[in-house]
Amino acid sequence: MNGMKRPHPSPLDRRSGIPLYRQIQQRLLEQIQSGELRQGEPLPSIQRIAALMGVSQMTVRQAVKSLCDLGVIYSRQGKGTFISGIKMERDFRQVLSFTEEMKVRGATPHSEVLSFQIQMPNQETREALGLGDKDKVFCLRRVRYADSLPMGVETSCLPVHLCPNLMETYDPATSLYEELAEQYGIQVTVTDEVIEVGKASAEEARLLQIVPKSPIFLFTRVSYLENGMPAEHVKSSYQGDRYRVVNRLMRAKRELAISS
Amino acid sequence: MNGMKRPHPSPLDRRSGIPLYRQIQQRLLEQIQSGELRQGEPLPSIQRIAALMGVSQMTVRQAVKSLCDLGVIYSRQGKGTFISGIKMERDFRQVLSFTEEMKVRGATPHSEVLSFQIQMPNQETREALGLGDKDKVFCLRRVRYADSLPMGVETSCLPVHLCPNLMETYDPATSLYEELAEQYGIQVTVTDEVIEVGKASAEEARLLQIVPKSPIFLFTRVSYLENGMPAEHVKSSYQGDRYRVVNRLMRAKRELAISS
DNA sequence: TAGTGGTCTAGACCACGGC
DNA sequence: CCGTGGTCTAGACCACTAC
Repeated sequence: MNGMKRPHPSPLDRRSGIPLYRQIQQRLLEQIQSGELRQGEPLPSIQRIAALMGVSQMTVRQAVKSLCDLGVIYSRQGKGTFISGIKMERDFRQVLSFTEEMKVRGATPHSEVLSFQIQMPNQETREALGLGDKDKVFCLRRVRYADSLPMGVETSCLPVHLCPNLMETYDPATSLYEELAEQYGIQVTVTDEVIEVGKASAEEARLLQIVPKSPIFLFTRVSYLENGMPAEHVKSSYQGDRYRVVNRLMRAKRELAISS
Repeated sequence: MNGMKRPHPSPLDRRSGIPLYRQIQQRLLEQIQSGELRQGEPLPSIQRIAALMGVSQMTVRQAVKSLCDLGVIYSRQGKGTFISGIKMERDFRQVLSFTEEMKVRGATPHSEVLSFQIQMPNQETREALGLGDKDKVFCLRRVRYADSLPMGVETSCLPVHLCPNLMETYDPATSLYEELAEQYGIQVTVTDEVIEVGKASAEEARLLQIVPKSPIFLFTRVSYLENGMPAEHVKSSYQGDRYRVVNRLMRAKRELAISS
């Protein structure tokens, strides 16, 4: 099935319910990742793909555009579309819960719950979540472990009105994001994050089993739902010896004037 | 000009050379950012916008899609398209040079050049840049200042074959990225970055005017051109007191199966 | 049933690159 | 000149939501 250029690939499935452009997208991606198409080489032209697949050019463009956005190919007007050779890694950071992040890294996560209660938010949390004077929050403080090694201390606050029965239904040793998705249909889509460095306090050192004043990461995160509502405010300390942050930064396609 | 809903907006300019979908995109964005449309409110339907603007639905969809990708609006099949309320900030991290980053933050950057020479790369750099045994690199070591305060020490290596005349044409106290863009037409589009924490060495402490063993950021970056060619390997140390990292993470639209 | 967004078509014209 | 990608049209049908 692999390796040979097929002048007549198996036809697309028009009854599968999967949009044609997704099927095309998927095929192109497989050809790229399998090495059938190599870095710098051109894709067949859009016209050619359209004829080959038996779809209109617009449909092919939709597929090609999405792969351009991912960075795996790039188009040059008048020349063609080329394989970028930029790899799609799995481990660049997305909006991920600790649980998801550790699984992606191949480690086994677990948590030790230090406290879990409903309380009044402090001012920083109230402002971050846009709460009123009387709004309360769930506050969950945990030590996070990867393969039984303590990685960080994390304090997470959520508005009570977002998930009113959390105290009854949620086992705080498990993944919070899974609970939110399954019980409340809540999906975090954006997280704003500030990373700073600091020294471990006596308490942090004890919980993380490191020497006091060791360098640590300090994270401050605010997560938002699709409609822009703030859903979670997190402050956490991760130890510097065992934790690292891996980012992929893309040059913004400055298509839009951003008026201050 | 502002605040009133106009049933008949000024027509699009079909002769400007600016694509219609960009003009629509820009208008919608202005209406959102000006507060004319508020968080949670629906946009006019795509049919309505198309009729209003005198363009086809596909053109409107192209504009709407791009704003969805940015996260400022979101669409729900059968219901409509809504304002997310998620702000487009200017200061989330992109692929930015130190110079660009500081200007965005409103600070004045400058650099003290510690060394600038052609040399053999160490093994880490050779591997990061995919170089052969005989390939040499430009190596530029600088202290970076913001408003005359030392922020970090940065060592940047570039393959000689990428920009062969750099030693002659480039003033190493200025922006490297600007030089690459202007003299060689080179554009960095992707940067992979690893962030770790550490303690300032004696030399770092001296250069950064901080006490030794202060917590610092350690960055390792590899930047790529659009065609996937590695262009730069950077190791840098930024002091923890004055530097912070601000990220916006988006939940990946897992439209694509990632094999392996 | 009516309105919405999502997909798709079969063309068209343009701008650009290379020959 | 031709082939390329980029934009655009005027429809079509579908799936979904709300009433």
